[in-house]
Amino acid sequence: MTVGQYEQLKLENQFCFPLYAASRLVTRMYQPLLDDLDITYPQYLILLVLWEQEESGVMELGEKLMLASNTLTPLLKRMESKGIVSRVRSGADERKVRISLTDKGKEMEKLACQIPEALASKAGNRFPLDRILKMRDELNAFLNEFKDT
Amino acid sequence: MTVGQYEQLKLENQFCFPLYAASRLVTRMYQPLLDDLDITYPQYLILLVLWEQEESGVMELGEKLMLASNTLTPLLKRMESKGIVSRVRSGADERKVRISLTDKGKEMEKLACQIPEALASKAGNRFPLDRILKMRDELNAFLNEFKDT
DNA sequence: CTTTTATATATCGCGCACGATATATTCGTT
DNA sequence: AACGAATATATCGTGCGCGATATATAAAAG
Repeated sequence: MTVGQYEQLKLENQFCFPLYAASRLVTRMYQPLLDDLDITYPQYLILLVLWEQEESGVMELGEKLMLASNTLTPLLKRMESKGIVSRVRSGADERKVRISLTDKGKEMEKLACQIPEALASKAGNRFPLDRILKMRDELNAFLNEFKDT
Repeated sequence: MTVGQYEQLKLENQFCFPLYAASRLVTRMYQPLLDDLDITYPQYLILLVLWEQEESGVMELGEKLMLASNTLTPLLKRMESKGIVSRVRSGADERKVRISLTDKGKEMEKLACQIPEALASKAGNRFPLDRILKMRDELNAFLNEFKDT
């Protein structure tokens, strides 16, 4: 059974919409937990990277999070003004800015490590975790295929 | 094999990040096609609803797109100023605003009905369509489970 | 050594998202 | 009829995302 051209324009037949809505929904699920840390969701993503590797350039962050300097620079400046990260021009190459965690930023990992569990238990009661993990893997595969486009 | 608390904070182990990144990526894939219609991606979503049902209140749009009036009102005003939709206070209930398509808005469906195919062919060469559809269904199931939270 | 070219970050403007709140209208109760 | 609660939309402020562009430094070419 084929689907007509106009049928394909129905909201429920789109891939884009559930992706968009689910992304916003999940961000909202994180919000109360991130409020305790006084950070936003994109700021949390930055921290996830820096907790793994302690220091990074702006572009390197951008590659991992698929964000460009026009988003990252203001974001990182807000985090700097909160005392979470430091931004220092590299001595070796004055074009680069080294982003690293302050002590406060490092400390926050201890609080944050409860977040994944809190969410998993909140969500896992209503939607099986294995299906979440399967979606995650499929989305990562999708990203890998199209990230350079 | 269990995953430690800090392991769970790795970017690649998150569900939230690929969702967030894929949503932005797909929006970017739509962009050049939507540019031809001179609309943004959220504006396209509004049109998807109105092409299905011709008229709607703001709240009804909000339920379908999971957006509130603080996002929709400015969005709809921008679409009104472009001549795509009309916004009229309901006579029966002066609180309500009836959103409907202008002739221009209706015409745009004919151009838009090529968009799903264009994307499917662009994406389908690199990522099997059945896996996209499976993700779509899973995301919709996820949304249904959590949309009221 | 100078001129081009590339690289890294920053700036600007606009359109979302969304929490908090305001305004206007209708409904329900007394 | 009067008034408090509920409903529908709008307003405001902040923080993203991102296209376009600017600035500054470094590398490459001549």
